[in-house]
Amino acid sequence: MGVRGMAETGIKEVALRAGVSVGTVSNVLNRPQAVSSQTRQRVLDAIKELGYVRNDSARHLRAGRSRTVAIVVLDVSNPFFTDVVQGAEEVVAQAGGMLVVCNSGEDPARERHHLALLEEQRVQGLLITPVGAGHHKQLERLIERGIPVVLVDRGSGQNNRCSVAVDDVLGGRLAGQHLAECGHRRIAFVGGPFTIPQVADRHAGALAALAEVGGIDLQVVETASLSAVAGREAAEAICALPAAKRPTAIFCANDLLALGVLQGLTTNGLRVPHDIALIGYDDIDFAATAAVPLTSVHQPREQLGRTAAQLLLEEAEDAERHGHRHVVFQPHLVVRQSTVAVKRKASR
Amino acid sequence: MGVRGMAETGIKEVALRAGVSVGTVSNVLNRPQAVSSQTRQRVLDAIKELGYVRNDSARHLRAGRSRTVAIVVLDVSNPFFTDVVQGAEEVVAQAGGMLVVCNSGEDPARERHHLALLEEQRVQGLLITPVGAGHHKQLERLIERGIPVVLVDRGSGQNNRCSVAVDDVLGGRLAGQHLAECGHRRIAFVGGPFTIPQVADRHAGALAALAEVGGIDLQVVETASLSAVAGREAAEAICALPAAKRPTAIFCANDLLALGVLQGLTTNGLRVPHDIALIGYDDIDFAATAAVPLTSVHQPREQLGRTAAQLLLEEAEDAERHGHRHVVFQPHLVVRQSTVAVKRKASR
DNA sequence: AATCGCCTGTGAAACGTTTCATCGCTTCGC
DNA sequence: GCGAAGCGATGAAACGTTTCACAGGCGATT
Repeated sequence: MGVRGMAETGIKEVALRAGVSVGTVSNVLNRPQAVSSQTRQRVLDAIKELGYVRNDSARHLRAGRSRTVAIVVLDVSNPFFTDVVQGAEEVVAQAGGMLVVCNSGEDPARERHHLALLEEQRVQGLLITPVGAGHHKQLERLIERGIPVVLVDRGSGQNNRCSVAVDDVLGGRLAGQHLAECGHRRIAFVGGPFTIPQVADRHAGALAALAEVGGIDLQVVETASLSAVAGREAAEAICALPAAKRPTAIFCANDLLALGVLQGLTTNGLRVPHDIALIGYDDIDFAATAAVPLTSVHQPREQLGRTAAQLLLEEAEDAERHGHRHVVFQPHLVVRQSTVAVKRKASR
Repeated sequence: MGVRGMAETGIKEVALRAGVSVGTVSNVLNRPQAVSSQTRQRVLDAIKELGYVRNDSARHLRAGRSRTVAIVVLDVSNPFFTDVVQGAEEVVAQAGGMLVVCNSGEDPARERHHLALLEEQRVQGLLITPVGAGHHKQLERLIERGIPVVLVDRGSGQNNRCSVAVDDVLGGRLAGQHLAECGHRRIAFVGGPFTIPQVADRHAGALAALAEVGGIDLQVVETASLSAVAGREAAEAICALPAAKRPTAIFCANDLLALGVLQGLTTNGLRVPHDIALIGYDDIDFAATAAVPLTSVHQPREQLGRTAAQLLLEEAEDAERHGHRHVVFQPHLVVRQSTVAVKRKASR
């Protein structure tokens, strides 16, 4: 029992036990209807008795194609990505496949390493939010090799792959409009680095919306990352401003940042939304459960993942008939108490 | 280019191009020192020119052993688990391997499905927080088959596998002691379902600590899950109590719950910690960034993952010499404002 | 009665590696 | 000048599947 080096019990042993050929065993596994119910039962019994488990490596070596799909995300700790993952997983699992999650942590080296291994594994396909702009050689190689790639949360002008994304300019615009409508005239944008397309787009959207209204000042507080810690630092900087120059509203490039800002403001005795209104982006679950529930721009995160996986599987199934598509979802605004104070228990 | 069905460029083509045998190419890849630097260079050139990428399936079929490690977690959305994953990934990546993350979502069926696929893949090893008690046949089978399994965040009496966990009874005790020392005499425990070992242990620990002090009432508010939503519901129930019966402190079985409770209390006009003190468990990052920073029982999450991965790799390297171990970490208390009000800007 | 087609089942080839016994050649020691 | 030893490279076997051309058996159609 459990002796090291013991021969794997393979299809061959099963065949021997059931008194059939290996081909028949394979048929039982892959096209059960092609074998008489009698022998089929005999084979199944043998499989159970021997505790046989199919060897995926051999199967895929022969088939030349795997049933696993990989998703490479920028940050597994960010609830935005975990939700995208859940959406993708749902679709892949339903198709009988397996989704493996890889974390690049925004580090190009780790991303390269993962991609190299995934290429060696000949994965069925790849969902990825690339660290950089996403034009690197490695991705091109995968595509040339015939491995479908879908860009997630990154628009793409390229025509050799699909992409799914959310309109970040529109999202920024929604946020800007909302703050303008609330009467704010001095607003800060907190986010960075601006090399991240999402950050730049959200800022551009807000800027455009405010320009249409006119007479509104949008100052930028650039951060080094999109984390809560960075948010707290930004809040400190803002609190240090003389009250007359201090913005009356803050638009954060994502919710982690907004949560940090919220804490920073509270620590410094500023109340949200009374003293400063605050709006985030992503509408992660923690936005709603924050002590001051956060107004945020909602992105269909699970759907992003689902759609990406669907496009991928479609291409994997039949690359000939598949036409590459670029799906862009619309975000929408979710208004909560961080921008609009509620009358406490007034209605009851 | 990119024509479907085109033959893979394999080790054979490389050998042809470099004018050597396949064995030599393999040697260049696996023991470079065993081949003259001259031929080695020729082979490497050929590899680059042809864009050759090793086929992992074939490699593992031959080797009988894979370089991927899998981790199956209960909930990828829970920051506790994402941190454990990061710790494990760090160790596995350093060893040149690859960590794949699978999500069971607390669903036994999904867990079974994942385990079945992982078994077919002959993964090098498995880190898992099982959905149930963790005695199922499937895990035993993997172990019999010679695949190392390490239980994560679940103690284990079994002697055929390693486990890493944190002492939940001690954690509960720390929380109970702290609240008692703060002078609370009417305390509520919010958590559930009690079939989850962690929940039961944390409650038991708190109970024991309070019994030692004596004269303290610990009522239980059982929840259906460990989510923020469940926490809000529990808070509603508590707020509905007459003030005289209402607890003056709440111990939540994890931070998600505590964040929900915090929001629920705030919504109902109760201030934390002035009206009710609140303590969570896990010390996830969001605990510190909540508007009222949460006192919480800290668990060494990344280290949990790192240690689990190390034990696994050790066993995978040399199963003979490996002795199974059960590592138990000690949690510690992190006191923040949710249990102890700070004098606002008093010291400056 | 010969032929055809269908249904089951067979056995060998192939997938791309790694490993290992072997071989030719050079160098060394005596 | 001859055997031993060492070095580099070779080629075939093996890993466990899937696939495919084919064979045998049998009932139905001419």
